[in-house]
Amino acid sequence: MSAALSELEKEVIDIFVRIAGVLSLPRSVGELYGLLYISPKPLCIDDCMRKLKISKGSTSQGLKILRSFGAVNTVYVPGDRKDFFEAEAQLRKIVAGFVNEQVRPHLDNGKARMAHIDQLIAAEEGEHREFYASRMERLKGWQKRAGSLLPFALNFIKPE
Amino acid sequence: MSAALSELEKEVIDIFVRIAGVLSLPRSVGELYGLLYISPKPLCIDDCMRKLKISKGSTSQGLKILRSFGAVNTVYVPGDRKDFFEAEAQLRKIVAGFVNEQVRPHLDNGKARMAHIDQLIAAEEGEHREFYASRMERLKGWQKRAGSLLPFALNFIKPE
DNA sequence: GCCATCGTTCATTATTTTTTGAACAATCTG
DNA sequence: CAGATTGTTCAAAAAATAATGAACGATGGC
Repeated sequence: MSAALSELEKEVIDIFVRIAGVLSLPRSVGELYGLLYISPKPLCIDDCMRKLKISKGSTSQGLKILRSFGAVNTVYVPGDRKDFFEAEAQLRKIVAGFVNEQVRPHLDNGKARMAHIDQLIAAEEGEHREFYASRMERLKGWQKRAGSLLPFALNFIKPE
Repeated sequence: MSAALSELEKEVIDIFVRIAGVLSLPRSVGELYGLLYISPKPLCIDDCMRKLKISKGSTSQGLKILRSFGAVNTVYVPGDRKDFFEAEAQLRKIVAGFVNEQVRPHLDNGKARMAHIDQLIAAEEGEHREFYASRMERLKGWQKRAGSLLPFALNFIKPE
């Protein structure tokens, strides 16, 4: 039950560790999700710790992060005091949660920042003002496209 | 000429530093691109060093990374031995370069890994084989969608 | 060919990020 | 309520990542 990781588990976990890297999430978060993703039944914190050989702190913290964007759900197991966890398998939910929690704040911040830059350029006196303005226009174009790509991508990932 | 950064420069650089963070690139790489992006004329390594107050090593290394996916181009300046650099402003080129250099390798690796997992599951004897297989199917579905989203996104960013 | 200038490399140093584990708070059990 | 059991928090340690700068090689001018 609390044996070492099987070859299969190791490989699956490895995939999610890489994905975590891309998303700038700690390695342990990827490990936890991978373990739960391939687990036929919900696991408790202690199971995770033992199988992944990571500390209780990392486990608790990692599961907290995963819950924060809905990648992991808690499961009630009758007759057990412990919390049990299982991986959310609906990609759409996870992506939506991740975007809302970790991406949107940045995008919003970016917009405010752009507005400030516009002001700076308006106040600019030097010979390069036109150039600056054109660069900013271009930057706004980028932002706009990225922004409109996002909802599209979300829609692309159809409700499973 | 080698004065401190203007408010405008600082703000623009800040934007690209954030973007660098999202892409898991070093801060200095974001700084360099931002500086060049808002610079009306090409800059040499020494200009970059002085304005950003970063070391020669970081500057050289950072520009190398930026060139590797076409975010920065070298410019020939007659009568000067130094190399000069300017930001590539065509988003399409940069994204394409970045995807080819930094993203594709991972995707390819992922595919190989999946194939290996399929083998492991085929060899599986235990009662959970069906479950494992269904999880892998789901994972492949994700991979496929992500894969088909990519070319679409590239196309979405039209040739400026 | 020799000296000066320029860019790169890479071992070391600094910084940032992640993990650890012990202390704590909360909750159940009898 | 006392004693366990469970999960969380957070200061300290460890690990990973990035920056530095001196040494080096390459190139051009004289």
